Amino acid sequence: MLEFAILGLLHEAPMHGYELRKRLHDTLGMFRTFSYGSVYPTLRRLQRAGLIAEEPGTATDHENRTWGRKARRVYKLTAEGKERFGELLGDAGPQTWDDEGFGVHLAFFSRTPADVRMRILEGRRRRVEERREGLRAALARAEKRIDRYTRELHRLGLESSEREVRWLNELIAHEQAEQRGQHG
Amino acid sequence: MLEFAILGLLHEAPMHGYELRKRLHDTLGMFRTFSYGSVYPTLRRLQRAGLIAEEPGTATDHENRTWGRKARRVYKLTAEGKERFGELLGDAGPQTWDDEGFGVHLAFFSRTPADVRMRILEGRRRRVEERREGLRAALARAEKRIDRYTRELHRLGLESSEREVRWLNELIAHEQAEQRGQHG
DNA sequence: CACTCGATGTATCGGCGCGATATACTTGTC
DNA sequence: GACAAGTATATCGCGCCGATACATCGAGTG
Repeated sequence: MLEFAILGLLHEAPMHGYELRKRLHDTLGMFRTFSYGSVYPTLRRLQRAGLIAEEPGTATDHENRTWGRKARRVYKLTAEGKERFGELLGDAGPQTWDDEGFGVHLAFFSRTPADVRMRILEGRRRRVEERREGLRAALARAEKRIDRYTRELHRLGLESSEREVRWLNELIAHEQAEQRGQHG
Repeated sequence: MLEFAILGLLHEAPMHGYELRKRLHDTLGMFRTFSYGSVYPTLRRLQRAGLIAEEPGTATDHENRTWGRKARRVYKLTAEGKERFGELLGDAGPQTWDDEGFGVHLAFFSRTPADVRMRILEGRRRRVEERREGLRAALARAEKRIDRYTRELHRLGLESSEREVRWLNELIAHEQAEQRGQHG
């Protein structure tokens, strides 16, 4: 997932780890936030895999100066990296439906093909509906057997699931309207 | 976190890994679900640490029969394990405020001391309020600069934060009423 | 002018939890 | 009598986290 996010951000502009993490933090912000302990190792991994490459210093003196012994490492996408990002954009598998994955994918939704967007939104809706039904069942079944606090938590979860389903329905309706608009 | 959950379930009754995972799945269910790949290694870890111990077969033939070559391994809490669970119940640190930790703690809230309950609920509220303000700021700041889909996601997150804060306020009020009731 | 504090910046380490996978027996069903 | 689904334990690689270390820069304070 972090791979996808980094590739997506580097697709816009070359960047170094610290800035990458900052952007991650306030774009995806509040939904999924990655730590430095994830970002730097992932950058190394992506570099080893040939998806990104370290850029030599082309910036101004100020931008490019060394920091003590450790230089700023600016990365850019390679051709393979762009290809990989394209593949990931086209993916609508189960990992795009869960809480962590969905938010990240949504952040790059405007670059996602319309049909893939639909499949992701519908998959997510199915997923949240399952959760909702599970919670409904738990609340109905339990009633007294279960701890007051757990029941409260289930109630909150149920309401939030219902809300998200409505929210997804609106998004899906909007997508459909847009598609009709393009075809008509 | 899994440590806490396992200790809590074993506090009620001795159990084997498979059942532990199943209970985890439908008690915490839909909020936090742990995989077998987490449960079994954690059981080993807890056993090595002396917090739980394998029970010799005291059950009926049916309950205690071997399965192929692998016997069912039933675990129970040791004295240290009970002590450890008590410590964890008394903890109201930051890890009890985040999404993963909060749900698990709430599942054992009826065994949590009233003052600790209050600190956890208030900590959680602070946490969610921060998230809420962050999202409000992002929505106000962005307006047009930001992607439509990201903005929608932020909107959903904002609503859900607002709901949870209200939910927490109700729980907190209820706690306070209970405390007044006991002291009056 | 010196001091300190917070932001900028890279990096590693131990450890938790996940998903995939292997193995094998039991029970229910057509 | 075959076949699926449920019960049960276990391991492996790996993604990501939190803590920690180190070093510099800019701004504000005394």
